[in-house]
Amino acid sequence: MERIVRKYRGKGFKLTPQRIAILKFLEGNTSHPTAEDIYTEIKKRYPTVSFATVYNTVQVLRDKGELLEITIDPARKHFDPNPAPHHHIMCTGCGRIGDVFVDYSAALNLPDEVTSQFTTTGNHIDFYGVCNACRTKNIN
Amino acid sequence: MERIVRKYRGKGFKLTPQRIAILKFLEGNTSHPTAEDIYTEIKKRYPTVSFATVYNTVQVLRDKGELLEITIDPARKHFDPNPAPHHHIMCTGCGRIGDVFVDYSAALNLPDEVTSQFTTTGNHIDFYGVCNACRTKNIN
DNA sequence: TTACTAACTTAGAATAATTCTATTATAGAA
DNA sequence: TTCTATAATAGAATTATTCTAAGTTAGTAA
Ligand SMILES: [Mn+2]
Ligand SMILES: [Mn+2]
Ligand SMILES: [Zn+2]
Ligand SMILES: [Zn+2]
Repeated sequence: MERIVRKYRGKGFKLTPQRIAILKFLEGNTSHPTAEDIYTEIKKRYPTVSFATVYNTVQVLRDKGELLEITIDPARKHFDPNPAPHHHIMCTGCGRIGDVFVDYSAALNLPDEVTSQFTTTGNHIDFYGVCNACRTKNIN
Repeated sequence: MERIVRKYRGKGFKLTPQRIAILKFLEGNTSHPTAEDIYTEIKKRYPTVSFATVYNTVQVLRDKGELLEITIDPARKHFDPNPAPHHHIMCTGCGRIGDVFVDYSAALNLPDEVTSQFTTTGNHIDFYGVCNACRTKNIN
């Protein structure tokens, strides 16, 4: 089949129909879905799919570095099929999560009291804000 | 009694013994405890204290702007009695969370494709790293 | 002081996200 | 085609957090 199958074939990763459906759903998806979002979508074509399959698949993808786990939402995890380092902005009204493709690393110098305690390996910025739809709604 | 009681008296906030114990535990605490950490500590003096009291109290403090909820750890929430804007660094080995008291806001300019979609209200940076204790341990 | 009551505490149930387990099925290799 | 390691599934288990209903109390005001 298509690109996705080519991309994952022969990587010690069995390409089952459920996995292909999950990979297709995630491919290029910038909505930062939750496990339930993925489950609900895959269930349309595979009505017997289980949450375990969703969680197992995202875990494998995470271990392969193909997917990131986003912690910006205190209520649940969101997943991001774009493993390139980037940041996020969440609407405090509706929870929508947008991408911020800027590398701020050069500006994020840590003070000595931190560098003396930690060897830094990465960073991720959570921005908070209000999306246009929610702002419009609140102008009652 | 002491500072804490003075600070919270007469703010539409009943000062029960359990709450005073929680406030005392949190006062100046930079360990970013979880609800369970707080519960375990308070239980020493109040063996019948419940998780509901811990969660209710941190929720009230959060609503009053006296406490922050930290999302850096995907497994559970951590609480921070320092409501001043600051950032965090978590050790990927042991989970220890340290403070980063630097305001990077001036450097965190967002691109137009984001500002056209969101009105930004805040930011929080998660730094990741390895603490000295864990680094030493890994030099086997 | 005393009495009152809104606010609080508690045990335990409920909910919700995530993980685990045992069984059955199958992708991919030989 | 056969084989087997790996995966899918249903459902139970676990864990974090919230809710509920009943009893208690801090703080107010007479
Ligand atoms: Mn993203
Ligand atoms: Mn802090
Ligand atoms: Zn919104
Ligand atoms: Zn550590």
